[in-house]
Amino acid sequence: MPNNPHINSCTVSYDTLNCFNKLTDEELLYMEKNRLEINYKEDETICKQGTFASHIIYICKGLVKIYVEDDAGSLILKILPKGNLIGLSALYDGNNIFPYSATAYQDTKARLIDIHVFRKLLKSNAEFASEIINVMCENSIQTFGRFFSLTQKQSYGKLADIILCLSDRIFKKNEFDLDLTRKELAELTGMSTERVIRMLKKFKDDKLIAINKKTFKILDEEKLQHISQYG
Amino acid sequence: MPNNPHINSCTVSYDTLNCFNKLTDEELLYMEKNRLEINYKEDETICKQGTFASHIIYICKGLVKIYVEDDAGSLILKILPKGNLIGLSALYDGNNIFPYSATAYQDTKARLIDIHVFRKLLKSNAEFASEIINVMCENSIQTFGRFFSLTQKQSYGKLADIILCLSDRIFKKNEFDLDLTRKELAELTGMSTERVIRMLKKFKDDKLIAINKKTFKILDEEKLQHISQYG
DNA sequence: AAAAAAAAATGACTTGGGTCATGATTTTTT
DNA sequence: AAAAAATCATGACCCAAGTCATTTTTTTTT
Repeated sequence: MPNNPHINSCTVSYDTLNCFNKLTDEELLYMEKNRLEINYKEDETICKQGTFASHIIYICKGLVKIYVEDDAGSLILKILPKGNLIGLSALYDGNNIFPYSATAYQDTKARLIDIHVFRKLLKSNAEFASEIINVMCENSIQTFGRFFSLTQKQSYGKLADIILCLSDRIFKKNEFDLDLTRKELAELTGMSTERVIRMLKKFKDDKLIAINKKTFKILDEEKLQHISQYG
Repeated sequence: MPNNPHINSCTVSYDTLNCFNKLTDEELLYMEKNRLEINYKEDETICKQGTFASHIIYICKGLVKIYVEDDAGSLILKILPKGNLIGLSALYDGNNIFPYSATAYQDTKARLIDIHVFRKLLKSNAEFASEIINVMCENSIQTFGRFFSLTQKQSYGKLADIILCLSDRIFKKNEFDLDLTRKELAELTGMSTERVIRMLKKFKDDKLIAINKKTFKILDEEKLQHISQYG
């Protein structure tokens, strides 16, 4: 994985807005004319697994959870900050169905681009399509990382992983206000809430992190990296 | 997930050879001139995680295991029969590195397409790029399914899942010669070999499957489906 | 500011599935 | 066809992580 010494479950950093630079003025105008801008409140559903994907969704602001559900359980595939697209997986011909649900962790602003328009642009502008392929590559590599992390690492490794991910990729600081509950953090690591609480205490006792109310601070990034990799 | 009542870890069915129909004669010729045909023996490495991806690999014949490795362990991302492409994830600009390894489960014949040629075709032919996007969509949905299966289902569900996958998608019959060892089957389900052996016995005792040497036969597909979904 | 509700914490107990040891088969090598 | 090496199979034991019950703290509502 690029720039990363080991496999982790980080989200992507790429801002997909760049893709749209490849469109001609005419195409941009065409797209602009066929898009909506929508605001979602915290916990609101942005798209629902199994429903018809009428739009590709660009996240302008906020933080979104992408997950799949079934009788067997529920799995968070990724969390996406602004600059990402939701629904690319629904693009393929003959499908048009969201393979996952998305809900807003925070108040979120999104642009909805008509999927037919999007597909038309792909079919007419190879440069644009190439950029979307880039994005999809990054997405898939990121999914592999999270897949690996959740299936191969032990609990401490998974937790260290997600904390580093939040710090490095989502909030981009060592100290950040985590407005996720312990329960949400547990969901994100695929573990029970109690387990996460106990581990956070351990990390605190070991001076790897400091927690003050909702404020997380990473004290020993190196050690966390090590735990993420070997623990 | 299309045509599927519940999430599973099946491989894709799409034959990517279709993509190349979108190329002009000239482009096809250009590609043909820049490809190699290589045979791999069982267990041979086709590509290695972390190495430079000089080619996109089309599987003409055989069966391939795609996996990632790290200090923390090893994870099979997917198994690919003929008609699939290896290395699409390495396409994105600035990367060019295989994010996974591939080895042949059986003797395999592959066509290696120069990655620069491939990328050039993507940038010049939007129809072709669109088809590749289709393939990538299917791939990502399939990965989500396997991700879900391995993280959310219990052992019997995972095993039922993989047996159905082999039957429905790989061998396309109810009865097939499985030239995978119990150990490989265990790897594929992310469990210990002993666990798999015990579960197979249970499935046999319960008359869900019959095993004669290497020949597997599915006796009660419906029940297996049920176990895959709820078990 | 009091009451209600939600979230965080902690201890006790359970369990799914891994590990290890050993023996029986099957496959491969010589 | 005998020997060696894998693989398959089974029992005994263990442990990481889940579940459940209860208490404390924080947040939200009235």
